Amino acid sequence: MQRQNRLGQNRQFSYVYRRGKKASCRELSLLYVRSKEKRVGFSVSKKVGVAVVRNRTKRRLREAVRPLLPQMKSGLYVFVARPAAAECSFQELESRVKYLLRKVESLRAPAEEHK
RNA sequence: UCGGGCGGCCAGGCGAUCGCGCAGCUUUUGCUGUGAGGAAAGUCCGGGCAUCACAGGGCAGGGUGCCGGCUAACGGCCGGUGGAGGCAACUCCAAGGAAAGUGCAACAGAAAGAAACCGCCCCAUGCGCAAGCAUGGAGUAAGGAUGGAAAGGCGAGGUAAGAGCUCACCCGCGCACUGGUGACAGCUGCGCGCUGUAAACCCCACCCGAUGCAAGAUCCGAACAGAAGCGAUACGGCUGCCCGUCGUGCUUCUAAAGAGAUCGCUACGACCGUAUGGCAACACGCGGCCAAGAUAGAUGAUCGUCCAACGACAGAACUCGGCUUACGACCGCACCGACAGC
RNA sequence: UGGGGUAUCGCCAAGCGGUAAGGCACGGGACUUUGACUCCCGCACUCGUAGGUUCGAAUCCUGCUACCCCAG
Repeated sequence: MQRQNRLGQNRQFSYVYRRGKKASCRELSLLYVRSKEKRVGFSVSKKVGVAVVRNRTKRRLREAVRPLLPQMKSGLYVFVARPAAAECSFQELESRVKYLLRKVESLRAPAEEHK
């Protein structure tokens, strides 16, 4: 994922936490704010597990979001992992991510997207 | 063969597609190289480095604690001494001082540093034919009961009964002697017989300035205004207190208070081989080989294949030496024990 | 990254070397026509865990584990 598509700075995260629309399932939460830019951030707290588990969860989330990036509407996204996410396989996470993106209605139909 | 003891090594490999951090080259798009650990962990010690303070001293405070060596240093390592465990190989040990002083030792028990409850023995008086009993006095630590611990152990002599009271042997402590750098060991001589606890206070010896890379340095931008008070005191630093010393004008109110960038940032210390010294830790010489450096934080996804196995424990954040803890598999030993065979 | 604290019954907790207080809750009984109140009785063999010191450890020492808090 390119740096321009990442969410940096704590203040950007706080902004999304304050203004964002929220969608949740058992493993993940998603916060979304409309914006000109398209940036994605990930938050995995210590409740999820030790450093190895947190890093793995974050990597899997990044990898799950990356192919969907062109189809997503521009805006600021924050994915928050909940403790159940540590047990998930990559495929499960991928389907959860898609589900949440549809829930906030930010995922365009793949047909609309033209490279 | 089984069970143990000690030591060592590895940390999934290869290929394909997509993707990430850093560096270089290109230039606007890619290419090449490279990219977590033995514990990166816990943060329990000790160095480096940085800032502040250096005129130090005293009292507090903290740490270490058998001896010798190694090390930049250590609470680490090596080799010994003593003790404990084990049939053994071997392993483990905060292992100075209880005769400087204070405290504590519940319950039990007569008594917990000095002791007479029962008992034993003697004397006197009374009763009784006697055996003996009662009362009083004196002696006694051999026996009883309690306890974690009861005043060195055991045997003999001795005695009214007893007692290191005396003697032999053993144990322990101190001094002298011998060996050893030393802890200590040895045996002889002399003297003595002292409860335990210092991971209770404490004493003795040695060591310790504070804070930590979010340390700290540089740059850009913004701001840099006003009022009052104090005046040789005030404030701040030197871990706490006292002395002392150093620095600065200081303090309060109102107003304004910000987001960054760069450096620090990783290659000069590990590792491998080898010569020399040393039992060893280690020292020293020569040769070789190593290049993560992010700043919401880089290693993943899918497939194939080897494989018993998705692989165990687990993710760098200034850095190094240790310690501790977590954990998968493998190998070696002219190391030990048991059983069987030759 | 650095620093500090806590862990004792189901819950809140006292205890600081000598047999683990107390309250709530819970169980049984009494009182009452019944319930509540009240009264009586009961309720901690590993004091988070593993070792050590001591005659004796929840307490002292050491190593772990979990949780909470503070600074930036």
